[in-house]
Amino acid sequence: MNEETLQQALRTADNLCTQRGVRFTAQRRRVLELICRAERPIGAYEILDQLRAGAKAAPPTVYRALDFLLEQGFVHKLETLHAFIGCTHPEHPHASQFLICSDCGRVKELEDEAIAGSLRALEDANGFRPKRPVIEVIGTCAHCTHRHTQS
Amino acid sequence: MNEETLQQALRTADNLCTQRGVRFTAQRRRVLELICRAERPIGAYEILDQLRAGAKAAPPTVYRALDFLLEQGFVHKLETLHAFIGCTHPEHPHASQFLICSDCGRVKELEDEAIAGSLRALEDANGFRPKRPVIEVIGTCAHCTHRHTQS
DNA sequence: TCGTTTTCGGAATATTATAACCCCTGGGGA
DNA sequence: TCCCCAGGGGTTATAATATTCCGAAAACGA
Repeated sequence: MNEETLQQALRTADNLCTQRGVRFTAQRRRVLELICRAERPIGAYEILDQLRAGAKAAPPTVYRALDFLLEQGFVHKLETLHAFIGCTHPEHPHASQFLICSDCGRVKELEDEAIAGSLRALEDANGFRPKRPVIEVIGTCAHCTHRHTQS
Repeated sequence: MNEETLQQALRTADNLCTQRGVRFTAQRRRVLELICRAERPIGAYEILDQLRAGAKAAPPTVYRALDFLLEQGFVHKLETLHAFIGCTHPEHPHASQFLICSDCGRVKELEDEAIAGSLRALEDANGFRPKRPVIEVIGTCAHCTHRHTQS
């Protein structure tokens, strides 16, 4: 994420927090910034290490900020990686799908209506009330597949 | 899983191992049995505790058996729970979806063609080569929803 | 300003997973 | 027969991820 996009993301988060009556504290802002600056999903302890460069910090510091950011929908947790990424459209709640490249480590966040629809149908057929869908596909991205073919 | 189903599952696993030229050792059999006997997903350390009731055991013992059972497709790992369940149809490879009830803890394994299809479409559109899809929905099952409505 | 709630610091500990090393056993070939 | 060697497994230690708990400080609301 480039500098401009980052600043935009932080402003958006700030505005949403104001709207929602919750506090976008310096700590939370710093953690969101670290996650957004990372090109790839970043682990809680990596965030911790970076926080420690500036001040003292312990695991709960990071996990508290992460809990907040997850609740507000500013970041997503990738369960298969135990890592976090910034959300690409935090304005509205949504169920995303993630394509995770195990080669380069990059992740693509998607919001596909067909998948959301068939998932809804499946849930309805089973009388199941969804709270949190987790859809992550581990594989190889187009770029890495192409790279392998060439060499 | 009742006793008969359990025995059937163990026989199936045994046969598949013979077909595939891999060894269904006593250790692996025991771990599969413990997983199948559990009504709910069971964690690696719960399995370990149960193994310890009969003999000495350490984490690698369990994780080695789990790795084998996962490779052979005899069990599934639920990433959101860090826990394992027996596969309901280990004969053929497949991508399943899991409906996880956060109330009673039970899990339903499904193989829905519509979801598999839209996921494939999504992957194709992005030039992504899937290796392992993870689809887990956390929510409330029909039974628990009904129970809440009554009381 | 006072009292309440939320946030934060920090130590300790829980939970999940892997690394590294060694030994044993069973099967194949010289 | 002997040797080797590959897979399986025992054991200790440690890594990686996450939470609990206590108490102080800061922010908010009346």
